[in-house]
Formats: sequence, structure tokens, C-alpha cells
Amino acid sequence: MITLYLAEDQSMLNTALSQLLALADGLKVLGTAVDGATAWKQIQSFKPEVAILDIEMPKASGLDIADWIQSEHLTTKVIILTTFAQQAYFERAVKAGISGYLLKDSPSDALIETIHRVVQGATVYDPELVVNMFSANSNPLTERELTVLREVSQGLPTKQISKALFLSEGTVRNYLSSIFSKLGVHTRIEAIKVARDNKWLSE
Amino acid sequence: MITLYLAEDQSMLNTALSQLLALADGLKVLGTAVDGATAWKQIQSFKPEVAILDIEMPKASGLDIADWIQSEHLTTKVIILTTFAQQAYFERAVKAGISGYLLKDSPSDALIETIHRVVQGATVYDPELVVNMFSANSNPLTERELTVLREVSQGLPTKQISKALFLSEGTVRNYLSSIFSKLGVHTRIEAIKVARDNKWLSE
DNA sequence: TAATCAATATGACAATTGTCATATTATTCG
DNA sequence: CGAATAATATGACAATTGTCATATTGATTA
Repeated sequence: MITLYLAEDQSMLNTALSQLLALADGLKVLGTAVDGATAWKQIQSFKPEVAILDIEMPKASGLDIADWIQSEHLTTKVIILTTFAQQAYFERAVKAGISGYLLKDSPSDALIETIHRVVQGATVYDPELVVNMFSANSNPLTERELTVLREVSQGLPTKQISKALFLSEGTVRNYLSSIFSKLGVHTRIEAIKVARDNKWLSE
Repeated sequence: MITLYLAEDQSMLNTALSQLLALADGLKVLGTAVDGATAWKQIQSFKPEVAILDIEMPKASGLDIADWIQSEHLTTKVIILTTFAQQAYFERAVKAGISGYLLKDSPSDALIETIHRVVQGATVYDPELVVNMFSANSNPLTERELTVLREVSQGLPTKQISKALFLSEGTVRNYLSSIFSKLGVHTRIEAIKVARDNKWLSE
């Protein structure tokens, strides 16, 4: 009997999956949570063989939990179950030593199969991620440029930004100009869009 | 036996739910799809009693399908199953005469219950939606202003927008000025932010 | 019917934004 | 070490953006 823990903040998916996993042969769901904090507490006390973790959850993300599991040397294996094939997430997950990375774009049977393979010691990455790895657009902006762009994305005009960051207005405009040329655009709004689409801005 | 059709583009949820519904007493899943076009074709030929539709799907949205079901006078009842409590979606759904509107933030049992109630003739709206209705800040922008703001939010400069919408550049700037004063801001980026925060821009 | 509002337009002016050339100082990397 | 890069600054100019006043036309509405 493989023991499982499921952390997924979308209730519909959480309940549907946990019922399905509970019905599957050889699997036992020790518990589920819809937020990261609860999940981490229960994983520590239940010590499941496998934890299936969503990334974006309230309180703590699945990646945070994966980090903690690693640093606390728990034997629980982690399968990340998430919506998007974002390189940054994937990288962090690999560094956290996760055993599986699956997209919600896969059928639920794939999850069950992944659970079994992971328990047998395999590491299972969704193929889409690996393809992405080679085409990943890495962020060409410097730290400072990013800082400026973050302010811009809040709608602040040059003057306010220069005050907030203790820069001259000219410098702010220079940074923007440099950002634009790196991103191949000509306006603030476009730059924000590109950066957002590439998830370089977080918030 | 209640016959069902399920359209949901996230495979994990689609397969999990369809298996679960198939196992439930008194329910029979005639088919499922991960895109709107396929769903609409199959709904027309299978004529299920209830169609469970996600909103955001490739090809056609669940709301499109709800509209078509209404205009073709199919007897299929529609339950919309979606992630966010967006007023605009909800309004359109109500106008399309849907029988149920459920958030993915509910457990899967709620879906099964909703199916039964809808078949008995009830109309079931997630309570959160109704609460939202009263606190919804209504959009002060005119149709045309919204159109302009949508272009702006894509990063297009005045000239392009005027071409795209067959307006003079001056008119575009006037609309923007009027938008700014209605929203109490002074730049395009801020206007976009306000509109996005209030979900007036969809996309 | 008169008033209001939406859609559209012009023109003019001020303010902001975007581009470029150029410069200094640290830091990093081969 | 020397070259490249990041962070910062100025100044100048062109382009775009934002504001205002004013006007016409057609709907809607009190």
C-alpha cells in the first residue's frame, strides 16, 4: 500500500483526485490540504511515501514544501502537479530534488502511473518541460532594470520612480530605453507585457 | 439515469471528474471534450440532459456553447464550472439561461448535487457570485472607451489604435483623457491597472 | 421637447516619454 | 592586467502623450 498526501488548492480537483486515488488499487490517501501550511504540518506528522503538491497555493507553495522536505531529510518523495510549463518553477523543483513533475494537462491516469514509478525509484518529468528547457527565454534584463520595470508596471511616472529609487529622471529613462532595446519594443506598456508574459515580473 | 456531457480543457480535472461522475449512482457520462468546438458538436448529437461546461477553453468557450444551446432550443441544461467569480462571465451566463453556475473552488460532491438539483428544475448559483453582485463596482466606461483601452492594454501606440479602430488620433487621445478622468488616473498604465483590477478588460 | 450622453472631430499647448551620445566608477571575468 | 558590464549621470532633441476648449450628430430620456 503506497501512502499519499495531496496538496491542491482548487477544491474541485482536490476532492476529485483524492476520491479517485482512494479508489485506486494499492494507494492510500493519508490526507489532503488546500493550503501549503496545513500540508507541510501534516506531511511531517503523517510521513507519506509520496506527496503530490500543487505549486501555487495560499500560505506556502508546493516548491517551498519540497525545499523543506529536502532540508529536513524526510523520505517522502515529491511529485509536483502544476498548470504551466514554466521554466523557473521547473528549475527550482529540480534543485529541490523532486521525483516527479507533472502538468495538469495530463490525464489523471498519468498521475497514478507516475506515483508507481516514483515509488520504484524513477524520476519522472513531463516531456513538455524538457522540450521547453532548450527554448527557454532567459531574462536579459539586469537587476536594476527589473527594479525599474517593476515600478513602471505599477503605473508610476518617471518622476516618482526616480524618487522612489533615488535615481535621476534621466537615468530612469535610460534604463527604460535599454529595457526597450533588449526586449525589442518601444513603449512601457509593451515592455510590461513582454516581461509579464515571460513571468519576469512576478506579481 | 441522468445523461451528462463534460467539457473541460484541463485534462487532469476532465479525466478525474469524468471517472468520478461515471462511478456515481444514476449518472452516465456520454462523452467529454477538452475544447469547445468538439464539445458543441457532440452535445448536438448526443443530446445529454446536462452539459457541464468550463468557460475558458480553446476553440469556443462554455458561454458560447450555452448561447448556442439556447438559440437552437436544445433541452440540454447547462452547468457552468469555472475558476473565478467574475461578474461579467456570470452575467453573460445568466443571460444565456444556464441552470447552474459553480466555482471550481467547490468540492466535487457539490457538482454531483448540483446536477441532481438542476435536473429537478432548480437553478443553482454559487453563493459567492450573488454576494459579488452587490459589491461589484460597475464599470463607468463606455463601450467605445473600453474598446480603446483594450487596444492600449495590448501596448499599441495612439497611431496604431486610430488605424485599427478607424478613428482620428485626436479622438483616441480624447477617449483616453476621458477614461483617465473617470478612473482618476493620469497615465495609460494606471488606467490599465485599474481596469484589470476590476476585471473590466477580460483577456 | 429640451437636456443629456455617446461617438466623433479639430486645434493648440504642456508634459512626459523615448533616443542618443557621452562619461565616470566599480566589478567581474577571461 | 585589460576588456566587458552594470550602475549611474548629463544634455539635447524628437516623438508621443495628456489636457482643454469647442463642435456636430444621433439616441435616449426625463
